[in-house]
Amino acid sequence: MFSKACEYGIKASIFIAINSFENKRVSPKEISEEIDSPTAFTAKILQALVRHNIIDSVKGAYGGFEIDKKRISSIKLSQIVNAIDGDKIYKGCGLGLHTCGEEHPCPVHDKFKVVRTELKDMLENTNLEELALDIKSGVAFLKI
Amino acid sequence: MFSKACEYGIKASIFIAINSFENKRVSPKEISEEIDSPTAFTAKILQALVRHNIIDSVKGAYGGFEIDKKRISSIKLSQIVNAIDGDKIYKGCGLGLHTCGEEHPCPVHDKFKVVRTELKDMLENTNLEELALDIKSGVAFLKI
DNA sequence: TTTAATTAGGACAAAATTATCTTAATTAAA
DNA sequence: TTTAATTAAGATAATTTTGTCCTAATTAAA
Ligand code: SF4
Ligand code: SF4
Repeated sequence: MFSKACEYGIKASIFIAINSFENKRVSPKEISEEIDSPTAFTAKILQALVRHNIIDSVKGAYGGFEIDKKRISSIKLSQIVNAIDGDKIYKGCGLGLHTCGEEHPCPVHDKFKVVRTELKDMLENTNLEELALDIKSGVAFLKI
Repeated sequence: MFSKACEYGIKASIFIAINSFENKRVSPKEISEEIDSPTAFTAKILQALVRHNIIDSVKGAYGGFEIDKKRISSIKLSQIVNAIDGDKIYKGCGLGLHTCGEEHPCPVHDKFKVVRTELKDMLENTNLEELALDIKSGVAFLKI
């Protein structure tokens, strides 16, 4: 469904959000330990998220990754997915015809677009805050 | 969403079904031309579909790939997907935790399972016959 | 039975994704 | 200003996926 990079990106963002609520910055090492991902690879993904203005980085002593508290509730899952996997999950799908769409559909188009639309809506209507709260409350987990 | 191999497998199965309705066997070359896929790679996928008893192969002169006409309407999209991509699309999903499920969900589980279930139901309720008919009637396309 | 046609299978190659390592650039604190 | 801490970036490697090629096995027809 999503690439590994995207999975790590989502989990990392959630962990950063949790810590940002407590005014703490976190390092790639802490993040990768918490979300059970390879550290250096995770660091690359964090760079991409910074470039896409989803998270912020502060270099130097006492630096790390953070998200402005006020923005956490406005960051949608779709932004993270889009930053890392691009828009193929919304556009190219099903049988991956080069030219697809209503006028030139592949055989599964009608059935597929229902699912795709639901996925899109879900990603666009889920924000980082609610995901972070589920972790804090112990309702959901980031690893194992 | 699906692997390339799976996309090719679905399209190939549809093309074989169309021809089987007319009692024609088709070769990997014809198939790959019709679905715009690499021939040798497609041949590998056809082998896998044969091993999974989704399509049949006949060697020698006038041989090729076919599907028993009577079975076409009973072959579900889910069988093809499962034969090539396995069950990860139903089981592992979302954030890909090693141990997932209701008792140990990842943060997106509740939202994700709705989409996943819908995808599963769609795949299990779509059969090769209806897809083949859409191609024959010119409503849908296999390439470009 | 021989032959030609055809799928099956294995070895190999290319490309994409995932992962690691080293060094550079930056920055806050001392 | 110097230093230590930290992210950024680039080079490289491992793995997986995708794709190619050659030969073997099978089989129907001649
Ligand atoms: S025709 Fe529809 S289902 Fe098929 S690849 Fe295009 S957008 Fe996806
Ligand atoms: S917890 Fe649910 S959504 Fe998350 S990986 Fe497991 S099955 Fe998928």
